[in-house]
Formats: sequence, C-alpha cells, structure tokens
Amino acid sequence: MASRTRLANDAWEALLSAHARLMKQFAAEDIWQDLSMREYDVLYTLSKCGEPARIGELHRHVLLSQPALSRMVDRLVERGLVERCPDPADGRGVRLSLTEAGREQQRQIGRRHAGSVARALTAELSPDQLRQLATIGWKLAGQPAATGASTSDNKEMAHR
Amino acid sequence: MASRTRLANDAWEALLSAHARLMKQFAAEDIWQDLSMREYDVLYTLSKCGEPARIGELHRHVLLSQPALSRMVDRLVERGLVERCPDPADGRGVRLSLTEAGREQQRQIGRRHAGSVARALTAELSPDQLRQLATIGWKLAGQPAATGASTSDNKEMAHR
DNA sequence: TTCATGTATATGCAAACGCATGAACTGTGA
DNA sequence: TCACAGTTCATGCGTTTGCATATACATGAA
Repeated sequence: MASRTRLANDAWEALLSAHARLMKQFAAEDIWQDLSMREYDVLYTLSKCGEPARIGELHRHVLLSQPALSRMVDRLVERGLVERCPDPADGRGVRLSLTEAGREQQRQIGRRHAGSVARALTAELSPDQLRQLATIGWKLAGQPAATGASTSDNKEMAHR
Repeated sequence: MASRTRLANDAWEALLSAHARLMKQFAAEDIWQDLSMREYDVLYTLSKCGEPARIGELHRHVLLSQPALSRMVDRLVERGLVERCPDPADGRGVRLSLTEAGREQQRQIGRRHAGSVARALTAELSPDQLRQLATIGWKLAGQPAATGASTSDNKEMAHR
C-alpha cells in the first residue's frame, strides 16, 4: 500500500514534468501571433465549450482565478476577439462568444499548434500509449469517456 | 495517419485537463502554509535536484521565466528558506541550497501533499494505469526511465 | 412583499510575471 | 594578451495575477 502511494506520486510528478517540458516547448514556437498561450487557451476553450458560454463555465476549464479570467475576457473583448452579452435568463451572468475574428484567429493558431502537438507526442509515444494517456487524462479530469479515442479497442479500459 | 494526429491531440488535451483539475484541487487544500504552490515547487525541485543547484538547472524543471525564478529565489532567500552563494567554479553562477528551515518546511508540506496526490490518483486509476502514466509522463518529460516504477513488470513498455 | 442567504461577475490593490536588456564573467581564436 | 561571441544571472518596466471584497441579481422562507 505504501508502494501504491509511491506509484501515484511518481505518476503525478511524471505528469507535471511532461506538462512543464511540453508547455515550454510549445511556448517557444513562433505560432502564437499577438496572443499568449493563456489567451489562446481561453479562445480554444470557448470554441469547445459551445457558445455562448458563461464565465463560470470557462473557469472550470481554465487554470486562472476568476478575477484574472474576467479581466482577460475584458482584454479579448477590447481586442475584438470575444463578445460579452448580458444573459437574458440570469441577470448576474454574461454570455461569451467568439467573434468571427476570434474564431478565425483561434483556427489559424489551432491548426499549427495541433501540428506541433501531434509531432511532439507521436515522436515519443506509440498509438497504444496515446490511447492510454487519453483514457487516463480524461479520467483524472473527471470526464468519463471523451471525444473519439474510445472508438478503438482499448484493453486498459477493462481496469474500470 | 490523420487519426494519429487526432489521437495525439486528444491525449494532450486530456493531459491538460487533468493537470488543470488536479492543480485546482490541490491548490484549494489548506496545506501550503505561507507559500504558494509555485514556491513549494521550487523548494521541492531544489530538494530533488541535488544541492547546490544552479538557477539554470532549476529553470529546466520549473515552468517560470528565468527572471521570475531569479526573483522568486530572492524572496525565498529573504524568508530564510534558501541560501544563495557565489559559485567558486564559475563567477557568473550562483549555487542554491535549502536552509534547514527550508528543507523542514518542504518536508512538512510535502508529506501532506503526497497524501493528497496519492488519494486523488489512486481513487481514479488502477496500479497498471499509474505505471502507464509514469512511463508515458517521463517519456514526454525527456527522462527515459525514472525513480522506482520501472521495477515492476510493465507490459506496455514493450511499445518501446 | 420583504429579508436573508447564495451565486455570478467585477473592481481595488499589492504582489508577481514576462520581455527586453544590462552587468559580470567564461572561453576561444587571432 | 586582447577582442569578441557566448553564457549566467539580475534589473527596469509595463502587464497580468491573485486575494479580498464589492456589486448585482437569484432564490427561498417568513
């Protein structure tokens, strides 16, 4: 049982190290145009969340404090990438959506970034390992299954 | 081949989501005493790097700009947790090491944090999945094998 | 209705960050 | 020996962050 603790901590440290290394590698690439990776992350999340999305919803997916996120949205609105409308169903809330410019910039950057990600990960991992990582990651993220990786037979899913 | 790209991107997104969720969860715990998770990360890294360590060495492991790291070390020195000495072998460099107080605080926090990590990961993942995550993570981190997880037979390692 | 409590987002402010650059030193080739 | 490019860390400065808190609305009970 103590070894189980050790196993878990080693796995977590490995995840953190992988995260740090790849984030640095991606950040160093010249594909981000005039926005930071965090800003891109918000645009990307917005495009995936299904717009219009609430700030609270964004906040569940982005590693930023709520006030920081609120102000980042300010800037993105000011730059014409995001629209902020009052929510007709809840006077406290706001509805966020990408503008056409925001969507377009997200797509441009996203295409290149997806290429970098694919190159970095497929260089190190087998297809089975990619599937394992997806399964494990989504599980830790609290999202049972996920997009499309579940279509292929993944023996490891037998572990629950 | 396009599916391989998709597979890799799904795996990366899963990793990011897991990272964000768990980081928030850990950050919300009341175990960090008077330091931030980033500060703890520096103390932990210092304890693992083998002291005395160079700032550049720390910088390879911590997701912070070099100037930010330099100033964080300033603060940790000011608070008596880290010592900064000139490097006798290289007049440009500095040698960093934990003070006794720094080491002690790292250990205190580390014990509790390790418990949280173990609880969070073992709740979601099987021992095999923990081993898979460690193998995959260290590979992506650019560190071939790693601490102790390699002692157990891991069938997935056959994938290279 | 009115009040109390809870939730969603915004704002004040000090601290921390990243980028560009500077200062100190190393190492190499002329 | 000197000059010059490369490396290591620190500093100036504007921007962004997090914490605490305010504001505005929602919701439920009296």
